[in-house]
Amino acid sequence: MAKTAASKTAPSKSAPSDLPITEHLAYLLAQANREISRQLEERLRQEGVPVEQWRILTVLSDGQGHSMGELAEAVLLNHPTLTKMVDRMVSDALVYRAQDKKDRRRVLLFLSDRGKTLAKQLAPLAQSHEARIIQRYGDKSTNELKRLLGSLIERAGSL
Amino acid sequence: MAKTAASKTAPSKSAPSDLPITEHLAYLLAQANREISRQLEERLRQEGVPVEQWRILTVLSDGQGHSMGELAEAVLLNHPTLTKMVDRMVSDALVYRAQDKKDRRRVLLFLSDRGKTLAKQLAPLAQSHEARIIQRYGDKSTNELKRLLGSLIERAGSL
DNA sequence: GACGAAATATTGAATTTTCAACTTTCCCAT
DNA sequence: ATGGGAAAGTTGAAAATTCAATATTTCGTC
Repeated sequence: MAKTAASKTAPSKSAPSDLPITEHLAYLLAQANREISRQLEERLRQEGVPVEQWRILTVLSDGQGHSMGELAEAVLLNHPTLTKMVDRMVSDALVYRAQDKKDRRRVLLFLSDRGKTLAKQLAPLAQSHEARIIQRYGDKSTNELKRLLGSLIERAGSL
Repeated sequence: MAKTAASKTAPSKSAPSDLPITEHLAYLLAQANREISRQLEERLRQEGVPVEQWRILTVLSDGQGHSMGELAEAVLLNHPTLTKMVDRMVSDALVYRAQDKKDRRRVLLFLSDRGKTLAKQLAPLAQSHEARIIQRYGDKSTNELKRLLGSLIERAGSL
C-alpha cells in the first residue's frame, strides 16, 4: 500500500510533502494575479477607477442591461459587495438601475452616458496594459497562458 | 439608429479596443485565482484557517525567523494588513514576535509549538487540493501552467 | 561623532468587505 | 387559487483592509 508515499529519503522530522509555497498552483495564481492587477490598477488610477469598476463598466459596455446576480458572477464580486459598489457608481452617475419588467425581483444595470464615456476612455488603457505584457512576455507565452487559464476556469467547477 | 454613441467609424464590427473582458489576461488571472482560492479556502475552513494564515504558517515552517517586511512580500499582504493579521495569530498563540538583535527596527516572526502543529495539519490539506487539481486538470497542463506563471511573475517587475 | 534621510514596523481613522438577516417577488405542487 | 419554499437583491452590524501619519532605529556623509 502507500503507493504514493513510497520511501524516498529518510524522513528526519517533517513530512516530505512540505512543498515550498512557491510551488503551489494556488500561490502562483495569487501572486501572478496580484502583480498584474497592481499594474492594471496603476493605469486605471489615472482615471481614478478601481479595477472592479473597470470590470463592471466593461461588462456593461455591451449595452444590455445586466442583473446584479449576473454581474456579480461576471465581475467576481459577491452580492453585497457588488450592491455597495454599484451604490457608489450610481452616486457618481456612471450607471443606473432599472427594475426588470419580466421578473420584478431583478434589478437591471445600465451604463449612463457618463459611464459610456468613461468606459471608452478606459478601454485603451486596459488594452495598452495588455499590449505591454504581450510585448515583454511574448505573444506565444501570453496566448498559451491565456489558453491554459481559460481551460482551468472551464473545469474549475468540477475540480 | 438607436446607437447613441456611434459617432465615429461606420463598421458594425466592434471597435478595435473592445476586447471582451474574458479575453484580458488580468481578468483570466483574477478569475482563476478566485476559483482556486475558493476551493483551497474550503479545505482550510475545516481547520478554521484563512488562506492568508496558511501562507504565513507555511512560509514560517522553515523554522527561520522572518521579518514582517519579508513576510508581507512573501504572503502577498501589505504591511498594515499583515501587522493586524499577525496580531490575531499571536492572540491565537500560533506565532510570536521577537526583536531582531542585529537590526532593532526589525521584528522577527516565529511559529509557536501550536503553530507548528497546525502547520503540519494544514500541509496535507493543501497538498491534497493540489493533487486533485492535477488529477482532474492533468499533470501536463498543470505543470505547464505553473511554469508559465512562474516566468510571468519573474518578469513582472519589468512589465 | 552628529545630523538628516531612509528603512522598518505599528497605529488610528476611514473605507471596504463580509456575514447573517430581511424583503419582495416568483415558482409550483397541492 | 394559495401557501410554502426558492430566488434576487438589499441592509446593518461586525470584521478586515487600506491610507496616512507616527515612532524607532539604522545608514551615509560630512
